[in-house]
Amino acid sequence: MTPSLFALVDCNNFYASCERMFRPDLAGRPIVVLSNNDGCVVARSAEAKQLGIKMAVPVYQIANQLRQHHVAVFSSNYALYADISNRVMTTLEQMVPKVEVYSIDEAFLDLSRLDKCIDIHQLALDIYQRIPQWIGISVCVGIGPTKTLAKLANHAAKRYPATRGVVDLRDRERQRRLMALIPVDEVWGIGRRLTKRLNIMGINTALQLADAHPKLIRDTFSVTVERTVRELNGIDCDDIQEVAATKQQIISSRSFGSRIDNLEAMQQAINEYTFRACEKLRSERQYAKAMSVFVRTSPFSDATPQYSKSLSGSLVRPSNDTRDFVTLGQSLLQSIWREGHAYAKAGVMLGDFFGAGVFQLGLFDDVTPRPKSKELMQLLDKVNHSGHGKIWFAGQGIDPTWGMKREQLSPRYTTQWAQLPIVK
DNA sequence: TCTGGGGTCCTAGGACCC
DNA sequence: TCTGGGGTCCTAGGACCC
Repeated sequence: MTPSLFALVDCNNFYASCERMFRPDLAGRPIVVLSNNDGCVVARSAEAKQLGIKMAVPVYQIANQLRQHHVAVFSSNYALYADISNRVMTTLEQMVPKVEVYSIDEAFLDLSRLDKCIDIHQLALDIYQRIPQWIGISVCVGIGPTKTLAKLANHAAKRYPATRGVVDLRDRERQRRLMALIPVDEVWGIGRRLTKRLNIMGINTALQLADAHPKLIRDTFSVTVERTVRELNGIDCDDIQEVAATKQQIISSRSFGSRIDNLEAMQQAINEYTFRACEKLRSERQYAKAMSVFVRTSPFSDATPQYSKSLSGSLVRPSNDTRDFVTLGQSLLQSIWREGHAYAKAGVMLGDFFGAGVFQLGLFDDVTPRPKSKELMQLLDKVNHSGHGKIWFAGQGIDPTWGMKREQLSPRYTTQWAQLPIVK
């Protein structure tokens, strides 16, 4: 068996870099990009990081700092980021045969066997130079015998400028020297809670975790953490997934722009989320049988009583007709709705998926499919994607007050003709 | 006043069945 | 009367990722 070899290519400050691509006037100025509802910071340019602005900090807590340092603030513009991401991924796919798009701003490359015929280090340098040249976004490249080590290598490439954007961790001694320097919480798969518990056990660095006994780790934590230990030791537990796995659930949920306290508004919100979830379901060419609905108050307001409830239900047969899920969703909402709370967030989840034509009806199930369901849903999706107006259900409400805040949105430079940047 | 959204995987506990 | 143990399904929750 050929030993495996991976590279991780990760864009630098991706959302902030996308915003700056079209605003050369912002060169050198700190940039932050905000989450939905303009709630908290989800991306920072290098300058913003230097100001000490932390990831995920609520905006209102740093409002003064943003003003004082003249920080450029953007609402997140996913249409723009997705388009730039596609260009980066396409370029990588032209350079390497097997690419796994892991998230909007990073991809794993399968280099196994490739190292027999090409110079891996040169390939990494080519990627490092070509992506900024062609797309306008800078990247770092990490190389290692497992995904976890490639991640770690990438982390080092970002942290230490002397590496000039490429770190190659094929050598075991190099792996150990680096791991000794890296705190355990920087390891992929080790988050805040696990770090706390590992620290109590005296495990503080990546190397100490690598040297821990896998069996002990499994018994104390879980198989997931055990796998991480093995990966740190160069044992590959996670192959490249070139084709995105079929989704197992679809979630549509939002915090409200302002709190909801009446049933009618909540019914509209649930209908809206149901509508979006079904759109996604059809774009995945799937049919769902299960649905759950949840509502909750804000976990951050400790003065008022908290309420959080979810409930699942099931259709008799899988469907992707929005009307079926609107009916089910509303009845689930009825059961969990409690008057007298200031609701901050709600959502719907679809699950238990079937491909077209897979599901067998029970012998005595008496359900006639809706006539023309497919045609109607296709028409709905077509109109709504055409850019010429929208069709929606009356139950979604018109111009709801609880809708999302996006006050700092940049233009859709690359995906709407009317918003193309102008070169003077 | 103001704290994201969309995913995955794993585990524990209760109900129910044989 | 025998009240054990294993399997499955469901729900809820924890933890992680970007």
